[in-house]
Amino acid sequence: MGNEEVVPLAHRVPDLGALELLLAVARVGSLSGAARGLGITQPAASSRIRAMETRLGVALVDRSPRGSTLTAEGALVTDWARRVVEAAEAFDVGAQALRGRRDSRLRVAASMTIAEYLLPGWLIALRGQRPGTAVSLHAGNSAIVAGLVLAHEADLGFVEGLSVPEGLDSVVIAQDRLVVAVAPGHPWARRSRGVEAAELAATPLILRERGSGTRQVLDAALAAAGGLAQPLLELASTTAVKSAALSGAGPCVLSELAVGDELGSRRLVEVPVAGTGLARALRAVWPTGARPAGPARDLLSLTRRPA
Amino acid sequence: MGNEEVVPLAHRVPDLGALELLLAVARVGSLSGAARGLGITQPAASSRIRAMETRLGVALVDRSPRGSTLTAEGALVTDWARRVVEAAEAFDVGAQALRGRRDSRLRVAASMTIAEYLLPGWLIALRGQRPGTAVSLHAGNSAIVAGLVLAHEADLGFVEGLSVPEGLDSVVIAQDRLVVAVAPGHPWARRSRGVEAAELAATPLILRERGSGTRQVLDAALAAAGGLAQPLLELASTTAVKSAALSGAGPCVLSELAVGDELGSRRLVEVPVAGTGLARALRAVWPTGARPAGPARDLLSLTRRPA
DNA sequence: GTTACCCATAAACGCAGTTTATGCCGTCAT
DNA sequence: ATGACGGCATAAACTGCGTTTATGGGTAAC
Repeated sequence: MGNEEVVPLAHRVPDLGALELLLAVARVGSLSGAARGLGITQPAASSRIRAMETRLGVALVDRSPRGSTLTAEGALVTDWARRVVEAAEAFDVGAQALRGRRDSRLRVAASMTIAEYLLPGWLIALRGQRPGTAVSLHAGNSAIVAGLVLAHEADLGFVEGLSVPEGLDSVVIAQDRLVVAVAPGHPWARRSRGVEAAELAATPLILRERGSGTRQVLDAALAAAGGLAQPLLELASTTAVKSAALSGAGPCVLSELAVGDELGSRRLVEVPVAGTGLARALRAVWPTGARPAGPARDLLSLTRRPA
Repeated sequence: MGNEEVVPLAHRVPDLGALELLLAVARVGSLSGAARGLGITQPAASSRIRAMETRLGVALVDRSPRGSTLTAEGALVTDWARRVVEAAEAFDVGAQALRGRRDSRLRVAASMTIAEYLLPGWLIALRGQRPGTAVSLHAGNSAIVAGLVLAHEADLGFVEGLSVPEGLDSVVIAQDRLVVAVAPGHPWARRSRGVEAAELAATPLILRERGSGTRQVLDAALAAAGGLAQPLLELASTTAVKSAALSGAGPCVLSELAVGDELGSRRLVEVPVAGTGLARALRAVWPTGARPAGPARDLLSLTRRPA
């Protein structure tokens, strides 16, 4: 009973190479053309697509002597595949930035939430505009980011929180919001009117550890409502908090960036909070006076969403 | 010059099995425990994680005699990995539903946009609640969905569009919105005030083919503004429209569900449209009088977002 | 009819990941 | 202290999957 994952996901889903190949076939319109584009031979492509079709039990491409086009099901599958490949691209640029050496052209420091959920997308977009730019990434809390930027060991920093560290200029690039979320079975999930700030403050919650940006904002917001109760769990990562909440341990408080997917699929339910604001600004920061230039400026302009 | 993808993505990103393993290590707290959970041996897990670390050039886990915990970088990488795995899960449930046979317990018919972007998430959530439910999926335009539902060949249908087909009851499950989007280099990208309906109507656009739900809504919305100009391109799939717009061919009009990622990463820019509404309702439909019951009811309740 | 493009199939090859079999190192209980 | 336990690393042999090479059949255009 429970989660006996009989056959792992990796055996039911084609590997990334096959998904990439499918996208290439969709784009190019032929197996052999797609194979050329990926640097493999035509029989290899043929065999991979065929293996994929038998594994899924669905015909994906209509083969003809003058090319291959997607079937209706193939088009659907291709779009799902595209989402996997895009997530893999985000993984790639993130990991590459993480590994980046000291001599990288653009050194970025970012808070955990921003590094996890926003930066990969920005870096993909940046790569689209300036393909040559090598990026390195250092992730840490606001104090660490501020230190790296002040010491000129990072060209641009991204922080979340209420105040801007001393000695830094900043611009608000987005508004983030903390959300209270519970598993669907939790009593709060049925309360359409949500909870009052005072009740939230009095309830043991699943939280990030003291010192995290998330925790600071929550402390400040609930100070007027009597201050935070003893936490139910204090965990070191966003992920740990999320899985504790998913398993029904209790209400958690996380950035809406972190729980967006879970809310969308209804694995977690947002609980509205009345009586206090849980918004916080996401800011780009740089040493006072030293306006970002070059690649840092390019990245900055990418991050500024239209109002 | 251009897109010489020297080394394909699949060689720079660990395969799904490795990513799943990393998630298991994060969850369980030890390599051998994770290995047990996935049905492989401990040396295999050790070797895979190590290979991943050397490939990424980053230490992911701190090994100790009493278990393994993620490093700070490892936590970041794990979260990126989670997004890939979740996309793969969506692929899996989608593909599985697509293959579903006639005797499946729950037969769903959905329009393309809903099947592509929303249904996988719902099915994952449904699997969480009712793990045993086998789902089959048929994707097509509104008329096809209506036909399947009326003929009782589908237990539940999902359509987008302005009107509800005859003989069906419906409930609005979400609001969708068509957005006009251009590549960042396009002149419209800099117009913060957007375009008037009349100008949009007079401009050749990249569109889905006539008969698609997207096209119908656009036709209706711009009828008052003089009707649609001759399209710049008429393409058969959402994907094709998107890539044409991405390559700078011109403005496209698509569901916000379809271009959400591109807008987020700024690879496409939304152009506001004044003077007309491009909203459309997404509806669940069933034969008049025959309220959904059983699994269909479960799925329906999952899709209804809180107001 | 010839050329050019496309896809399918068969056989041999090579490598990546796996298992089996050990050994070392801490921790905890006795 | 000491022995049992759990966890990780390493080495060697094995297995299978994806690959290339080689070949054949089919259709459209010139």
